[in-house]
Amino acid sequence: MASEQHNAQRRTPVTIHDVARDAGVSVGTVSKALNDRGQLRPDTRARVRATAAILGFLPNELAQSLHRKRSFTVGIITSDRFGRFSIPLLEGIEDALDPARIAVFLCKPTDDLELERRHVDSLLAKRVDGIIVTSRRTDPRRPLDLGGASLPVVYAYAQSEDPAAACLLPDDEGGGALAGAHFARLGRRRIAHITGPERFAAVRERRVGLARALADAGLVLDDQLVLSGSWSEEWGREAAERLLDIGRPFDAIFCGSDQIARGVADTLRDRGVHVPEDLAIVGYDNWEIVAAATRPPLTTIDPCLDELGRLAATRLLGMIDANDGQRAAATRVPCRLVVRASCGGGAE
Amino acid sequence: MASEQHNAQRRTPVTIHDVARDAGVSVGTVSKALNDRGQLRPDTRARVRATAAILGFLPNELAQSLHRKRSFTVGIITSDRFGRFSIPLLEGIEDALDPARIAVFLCKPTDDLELERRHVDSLLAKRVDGIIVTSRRTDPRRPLDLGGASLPVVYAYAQSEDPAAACLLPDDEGGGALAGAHFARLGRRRIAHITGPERFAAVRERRVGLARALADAGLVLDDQLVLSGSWSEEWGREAAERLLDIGRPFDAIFCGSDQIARGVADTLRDRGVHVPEDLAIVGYDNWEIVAAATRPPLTTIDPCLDELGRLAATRLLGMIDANDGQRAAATRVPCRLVVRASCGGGAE
DNA sequence: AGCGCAACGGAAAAGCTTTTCCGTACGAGC
DNA sequence: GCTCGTACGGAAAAGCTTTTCCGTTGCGCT
Repeated sequence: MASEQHNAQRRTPVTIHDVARDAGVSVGTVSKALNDRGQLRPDTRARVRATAAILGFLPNELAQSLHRKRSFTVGIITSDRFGRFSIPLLEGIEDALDPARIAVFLCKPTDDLELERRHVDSLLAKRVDGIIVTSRRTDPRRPLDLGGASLPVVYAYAQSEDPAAACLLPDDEGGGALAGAHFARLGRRRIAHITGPERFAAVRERRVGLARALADAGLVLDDQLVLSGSWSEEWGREAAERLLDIGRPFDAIFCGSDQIARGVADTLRDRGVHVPEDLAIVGYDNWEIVAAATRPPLTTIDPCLDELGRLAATRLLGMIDANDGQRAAATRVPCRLVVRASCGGGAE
Repeated sequence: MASEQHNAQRRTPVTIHDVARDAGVSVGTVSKALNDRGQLRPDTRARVRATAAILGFLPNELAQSLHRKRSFTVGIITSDRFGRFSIPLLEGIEDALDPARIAVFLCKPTDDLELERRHVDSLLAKRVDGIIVTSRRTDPRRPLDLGGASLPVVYAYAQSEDPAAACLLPDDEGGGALAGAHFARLGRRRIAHITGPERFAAVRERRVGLARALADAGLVLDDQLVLSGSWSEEWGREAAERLLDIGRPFDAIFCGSDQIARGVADTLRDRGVHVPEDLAIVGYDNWEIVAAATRPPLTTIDPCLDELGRLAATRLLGMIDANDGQRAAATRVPCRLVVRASCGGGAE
């Protein structure tokens, strides 16, 4: 007698047939009642609904999707490990997808193309309605190999070598310009730039933007004051030392990341240089946890990755609904200047 | 004539029927050929396989799942925003699920119970095989409301009020003990503790562990040297100041997070206190990017969240396969001491 | 040459929902 | 009172795969 409840057998979910039986109608009628279609007497509709509620009926979306030829799911593939960039991106994506009642398959990050291929196959087999590709670098990558299938694909914080692909990218040049203009506005004249590896497109673009904004203000970017290294705090410290030691005057530093800026700020502090009085600093990323904890808190460029994610998802939804091919183009999402204390003059 | 290719019509995926037609066999035969079942002549099998490959046939998993009553997907629900903790957890989970060919539905984080309910319904409707609940706090939370359904659920870095639930938690007490033992081994006698808000279970447990390890070494934890505050770098700086000012001697500080430790280290540096010579520091979290950039790099406790994620996923797989109810219990996953430079004596 | 068995492959049902197409029954109008 | 129209709800097909159950073919043996 104990054996019945001993094995907490998993209950099989209630189906539309169960509801039909209990409500004394046919399954078709249940479907109509629940989906507000067909011609049903109000009381029939109500009765069916009540029965469904009592039974806790949840339509099997597998069956629904099979029928509708639309799964209401999308896949996210990332060619790099989860990280600081993926998070706000993911948030933005989910933000836009949630109201559309679309669920997200997350694929384990990999930059192995063979593995990526397998992930794509797996998503295809699940009949996702679309795929979002994200990365940690904005440099062009090989287009996603759909292996003959045709399906909307959006690259978010990633770029495909295929010029016709839908890509959403942060406006790195604009970000650089934002920093340059901010310095100029505050009366800084000689701007240094400590940034990441030259091979990153973002590094080159931000520098271009910075130079452009300075030029617009009648200033020039001194190549001697541009130092490319890695993305680390360590590099920020080292580069700051170097900058101080070459003895060329400068009154502001634009940093390629908040981490670099953090390193820079620490070194300046050690060396008795006052920020922002002697030197203004602008960081990049608006990585709250770093930017806010730095002394002084960092004025920085926010690439608005959450917004980028939202836009990417919205774009994907558009492509799914339109059922048209990838009429597309790369789009740059504007950055935002976040003013804290590291440049002084918070008042815009 | 242009209109045919004008609208890049989405191709409808190739089905098993297409393969059957092209291979000149029935759909049943195709299924058998592809799945290695039934009695088929080797050449038939090969021919079908070749046809399938040419056509790029990918079985519709929706239909498969419908039939098998098993979707090979699991849902992840998190009651807190994506963050530093979710990332390694997710990595671990995917690590364990990927080889089992199980895909993950990621739900937008929320701590709104009503919204959570909706997410669960959505997962249930998708007939996920199980659910993993994660959080950012290890304090007990209300059990996930499955609304009558029965389905394996595992709590990872989260705890259910239901004592029978399967919970995987970091061994915070053990983590505290690890720090205490490390200090004792290095000959430190008077240990301070700067930690997060008292209301966190983790804070209380780590403290207990610390005290226990000290007691084991014949030392006592001086309550005057225990400071609870927030999890921020700012608090680390402030608490370090206070500690230095009260004038009670101490030769080591156990910090509740690497961020706190970072703040502490910065303040000590400002005040001319040498680490590790004058004072040893142990952090918590092994948040690489912070711990490694601190001067000196932080010796810290790694809660091994990736391992925890792996274990959680493995546990869930077990529950799914076993088809038994939640025969479960809370499990503590051991932490790991990561030695860098902030305590000196790297040699174990 | 005929019988039986093994090997092979086809037909059909099941899994669950939606939707189209019909049939029935009722009310209204003549 | 009869017919037509409409409102309601049922039956069945479609969507795609797997699996069970059978039927057929061909071979070997006598």
